[in-house]
Amino acid sequence: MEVNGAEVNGVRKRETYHHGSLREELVEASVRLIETEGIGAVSLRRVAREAGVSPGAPYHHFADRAALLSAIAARGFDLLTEDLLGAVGTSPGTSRTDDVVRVAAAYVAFARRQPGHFQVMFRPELSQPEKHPAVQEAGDAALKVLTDLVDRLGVADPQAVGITLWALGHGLASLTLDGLLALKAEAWDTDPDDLLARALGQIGRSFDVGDPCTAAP
Amino acid sequence: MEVNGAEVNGVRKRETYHHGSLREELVEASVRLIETEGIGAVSLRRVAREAGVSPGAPYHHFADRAALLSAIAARGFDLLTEDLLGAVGTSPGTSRTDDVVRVAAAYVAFARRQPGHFQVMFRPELSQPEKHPAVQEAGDAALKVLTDLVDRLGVADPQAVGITLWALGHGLASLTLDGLLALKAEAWDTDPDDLLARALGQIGRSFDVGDPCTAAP
DNA sequence: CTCCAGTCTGAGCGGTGTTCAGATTATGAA
DNA sequence: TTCATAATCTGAACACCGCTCAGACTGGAG
Repeated sequence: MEVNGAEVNGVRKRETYHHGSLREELVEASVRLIETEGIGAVSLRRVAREAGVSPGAPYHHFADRAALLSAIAARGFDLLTEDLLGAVGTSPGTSRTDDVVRVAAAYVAFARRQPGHFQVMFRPELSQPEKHPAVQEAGDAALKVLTDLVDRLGVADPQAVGITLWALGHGLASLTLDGLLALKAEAWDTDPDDLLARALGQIGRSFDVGDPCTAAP
Repeated sequence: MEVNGAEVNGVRKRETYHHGSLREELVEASVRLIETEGIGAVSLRRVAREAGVSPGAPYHHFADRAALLSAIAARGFDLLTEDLLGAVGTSPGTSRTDDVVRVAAAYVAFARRQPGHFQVMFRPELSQPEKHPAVQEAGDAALKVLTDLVDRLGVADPQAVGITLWALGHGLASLTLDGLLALKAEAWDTDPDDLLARALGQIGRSFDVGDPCTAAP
């Protein structure tokens, strides 16, 4: 960023009255705050301070706090969709079930790489999707990558398998981000990344079912 | 409830100076508030008002807001453990994989029956488990039901399967509670409960793997 | 009965979301 | 170019929040 303004005595100062790109900077400052101090630290006043702007300024770009968080959530779903699309479709020689594992792994990897976005994406009480339909649309697009993949899998009940895959990726990502997986790995005296990899491998084997005994080796 | 005091003009009045069972009533009022107005409505002041007590009173029972939410989370894990234990072990004639489906179903059912508790249980930034180890212990006890079940399943990698089962139950519960499952069911023009049941059935079939071709019919 | 520890009150501090009148600046039409 | 209008930003204001604390109250041990 640094479009306009400089750090002076811990407070940002601007030369111009108008900020120039306040909307983007508010989003970036929020994501940064979530990652470093947790979502509780994200207040519009704090974010405004971070951007070197008065407490009322953000309200010209976001109707309220929920609108800011909604924007972050929607952007997060867009990024997730990109990642999921990148995971499927590549490596054309591999099987569909490998795609499933790659997609699940991409889901978890996204949560770890963009924790700031992820922590807001599945908090309806924060982002209020009923007031901000863009979040729902972006979320649907991400889910569509999963359902499309499952459709091509040729299973008996694509809807059920799609939901299952989603739940699996989401649950794994949540447990990872909440530190519960790392906690369990410590209790079991094993490496968290290894445990995660083994769980993902388990998913692949699980999704071979349907007609498991006729599957090619 | 109604141990002491009565609703007068929208505000609770007490006859005695001491409340009698303030701690319990604060917890119950909080859970009620989460279920009706969302977790954002739970402030110590509001909960105190709800119990007909001054703003400072709760601090004699809970060190801070996180301590109150921790108590709710810990209680929630206890209830979840009970439910999971009830799901496994019953119906002695059925198979282990049936147990898996029943446990996963119990997990989701718990989230739907106790949404107030569930919404707090997996929010480390709210309940601050590092400051309140009781939450972690209660959570470990719940997870142990899953890992014990998986151990008796005789799979190759019990840890990975245990994590997978946890993630699946948790993901399914989260998506259900966030309304995303219902949303998807509407888009697919199907019944949410039916979709959930089908996904749970999918889980059962998935967990038959390990050596699926040698499994007894 | 006395005393004390635990409970509750109510004021107070700094921070928060949100609103609003007014100051400042960008934009585009004449 | 000029100039009106729209967009942006300021800073004060209100109500609410978490949390602290001195003091009022009371149940129960001795």
